[in-house]
Amino acid sequence: MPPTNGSNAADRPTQILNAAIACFAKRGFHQTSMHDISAEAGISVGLIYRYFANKEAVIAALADRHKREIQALVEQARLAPSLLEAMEVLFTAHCCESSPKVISAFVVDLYAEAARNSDVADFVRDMLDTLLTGVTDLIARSPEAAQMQHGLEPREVAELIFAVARGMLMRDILQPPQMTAAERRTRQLEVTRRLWRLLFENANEPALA
Amino acid sequence: MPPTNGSNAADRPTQILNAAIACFAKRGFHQTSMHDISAEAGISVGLIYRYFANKEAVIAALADRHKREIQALVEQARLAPSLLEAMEVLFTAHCCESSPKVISAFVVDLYAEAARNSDVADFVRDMLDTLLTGVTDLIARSPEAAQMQHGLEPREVAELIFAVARGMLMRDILQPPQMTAAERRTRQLEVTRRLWRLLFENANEPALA
Amino acid sequence: MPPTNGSNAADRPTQILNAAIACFAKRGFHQTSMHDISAEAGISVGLIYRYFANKEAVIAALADRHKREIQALVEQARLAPSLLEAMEVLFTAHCCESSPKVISAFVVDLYAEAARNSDVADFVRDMLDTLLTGVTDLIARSPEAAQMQHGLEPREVAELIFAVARGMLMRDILQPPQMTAAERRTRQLEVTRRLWRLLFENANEPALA
Amino acid sequence: MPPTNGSNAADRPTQILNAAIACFAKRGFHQTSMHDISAEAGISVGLIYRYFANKEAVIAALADRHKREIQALVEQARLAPSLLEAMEVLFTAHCCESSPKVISAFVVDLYAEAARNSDVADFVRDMLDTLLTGVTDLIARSPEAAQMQHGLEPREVAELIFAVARGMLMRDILQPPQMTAAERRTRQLEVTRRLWRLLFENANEPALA
DNA sequence: TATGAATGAGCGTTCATTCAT
DNA sequence: AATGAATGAACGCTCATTCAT
Repeated sequence: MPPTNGSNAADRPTQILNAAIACFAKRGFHQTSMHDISAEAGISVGLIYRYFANKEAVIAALADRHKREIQALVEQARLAPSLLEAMEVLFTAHCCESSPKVISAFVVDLYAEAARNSDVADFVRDMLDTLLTGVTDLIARSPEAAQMQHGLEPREVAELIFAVARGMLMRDILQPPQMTAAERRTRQLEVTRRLWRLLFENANEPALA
Repeated sequence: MPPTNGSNAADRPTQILNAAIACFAKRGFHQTSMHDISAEAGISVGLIYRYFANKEAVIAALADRHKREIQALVEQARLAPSLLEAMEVLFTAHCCESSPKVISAFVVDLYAEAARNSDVADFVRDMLDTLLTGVTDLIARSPEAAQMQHGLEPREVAELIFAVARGMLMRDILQPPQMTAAERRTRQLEVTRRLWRLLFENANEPALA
Repeated sequence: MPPTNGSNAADRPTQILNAAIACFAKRGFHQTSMHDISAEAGISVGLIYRYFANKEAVIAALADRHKREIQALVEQARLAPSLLEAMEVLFTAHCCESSPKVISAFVVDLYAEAARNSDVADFVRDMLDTLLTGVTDLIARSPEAAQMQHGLEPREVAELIFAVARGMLMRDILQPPQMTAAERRTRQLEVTRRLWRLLFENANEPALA
Repeated sequence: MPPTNGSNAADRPTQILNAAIACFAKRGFHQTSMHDISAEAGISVGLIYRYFANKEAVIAALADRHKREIQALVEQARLAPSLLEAMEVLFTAHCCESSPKVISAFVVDLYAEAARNSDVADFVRDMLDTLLTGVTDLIARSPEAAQMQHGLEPREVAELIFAVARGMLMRDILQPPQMTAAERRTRQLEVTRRLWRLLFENANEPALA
């Protein structure tokens, strides 16, 4: 009686998407064959086509799911008790072991794909806009924002935060594979706090000194 | 008197690499066929194999060249009259129209490749280390560093700068293709100055006010 | 009281064959998938296999039905008040709009299939023999035959008539699709009468002149 | 030193087309795989694609070649010393053993294809028009035409001749495979002469009687 | 040095057929 | 009687790589 098993035959599309993201993370979109996905999922190739029109549709579905996860992440961040904690939620989501989560390699592949395929570019741009808007709002409404002395608009701060996030996500890729998700998470938290201090605190510290 | 003409038949490897990076930027590593490269270079497929063992070797050679260009960029940045100008050199190198320079899509592809191929990962890590060390040194020796009040070590500042740089490089990919290199460069300069103010100036400005 | 309603669920085989011939006429045997047939019939794929062993069996059953229709056509022609009218019945049967009748594309496909499958060839040969014998008999017993001056045996005349019939059936395929069944029928009648004059009248006409 | 060997590597396109028509005649367009063709030609699959864009292009090239053979046949018929001999040339061309000639099964497949693909239909219609025009002209200029008493226009006679030709070509398919080309040719000549008598002589014979 | 014909494994995709329900 | 999920061999086609010239 496997209830929440992500690979359960009862939800083939999810099972296929989980297998697909595992393969894409390991080998990238274009080096992953439909056979790779079917083998990872433990099903036949033909079965994938019962649920997805073609390989592109698998990628699109995965991108859609990623977008929904991202939106959920923003909602979750909104509930955080402080802006710092909200940022920590957003910044460490991709430091995870398991498949149905945001994975660095997948996102970098998505950007690489966006460089040649304008449909993908539109999609990623839209996804990024959702994130930016969410975080801009988060900042604008936070008490810390009032104390910012660097003169940047909330949107500009959000852009800077996401530039760092993307940059760290790429950095993540270079970590030796034996590094655990926990270690990567720790590293990421350090960066977040460093950025935090820069954006929201350093104008105050002289006052305290 | 070596012929430095990039497209000269006398320097086949360079001619091939120029063709390759043009193709890779347009279509990515794995969607670019050896025929694509030979056609772009105006030579036959077989000739590529006289100079490069296989497709991977072409990518590796291109990565090597990229590394040398990056090193040259650091040297160039070192000669800049101020740290801000040095950063502007480093941050706008990828906003260029033509082939033998840093190209966003190529770099993102390189990171994507690093995610699956540990040789590539080692290479990119090494390249990044070169850059980081160069810039750390640049910061440590700059007069501005003495005035920094945010408590970050020069290496940490360098890491932050490159995180933003990588993040902006990914952002660059999403810009509509009709945006010119000049426009993208302007955008990039804005970010650099914003980051600059954050890292080196904002603690001072209240003092001046 | 057997339900003769062609599309009634109570007569699955007929329903399936009707769907099949519609598909075959539209796309040909080998471009028609079992799914196409099941969709056209509004049933599931599996159900076809309850009534027919495989796709070939569907074709064979359709060929059988076609043979029975052809035999009925010969019987009908036999009842015609004159030989000319009998010929007109035989020659215009394939100029029809709807499914369960003689369809040009299906017959040409059947001959094409006969070229590679000797079972099909035997079947078609047998079907043709039935037709030829029937028409030979028709001619031999007609009053017009006595006046023929071209010296051909009734069987030879029948062969010639069917050669023209097959030839016109192929011609029919080339007609633009917007041509209606009625128009094609008119065209076919012209040919029939022309052939008629040639076979049975032209020796007489000078005498009448 | 194979000089005129139709399968010589020196003329790959011809070699491929010869292999293709052999396969198409044996199995039909849609049951013939590219592998079948490459095996028949004794080359690899990939090589076919050096000379033909895809399977359709192979069929199109074959159709084109067929059209040119047909045109040559009409020219050849024009040179025949009498109209009867011209008709014999036209009617017996498809009774041949070897590949690069008109083959009944191929033509019937072409018509079957024309039924679903309007490009093919246009092509076949054009080919038929060439033939009809050529033969109409042949008839109009022949001395026998003057004596025709059946009242048919040369174009109508030509249409009738080709209807019979197509009909006999379909008949040809049903002949047992052990029947030699020579036997089929003999059969075909009989039909031609029978038709000849009908069209051009029977008005005269009473006069001779 | 340079060509491009040739190979064949592997890709994305389809579909006849089976079978648990 | 009826469904449609599931299989997997086979299709059309591509491309990295080799090699005779």
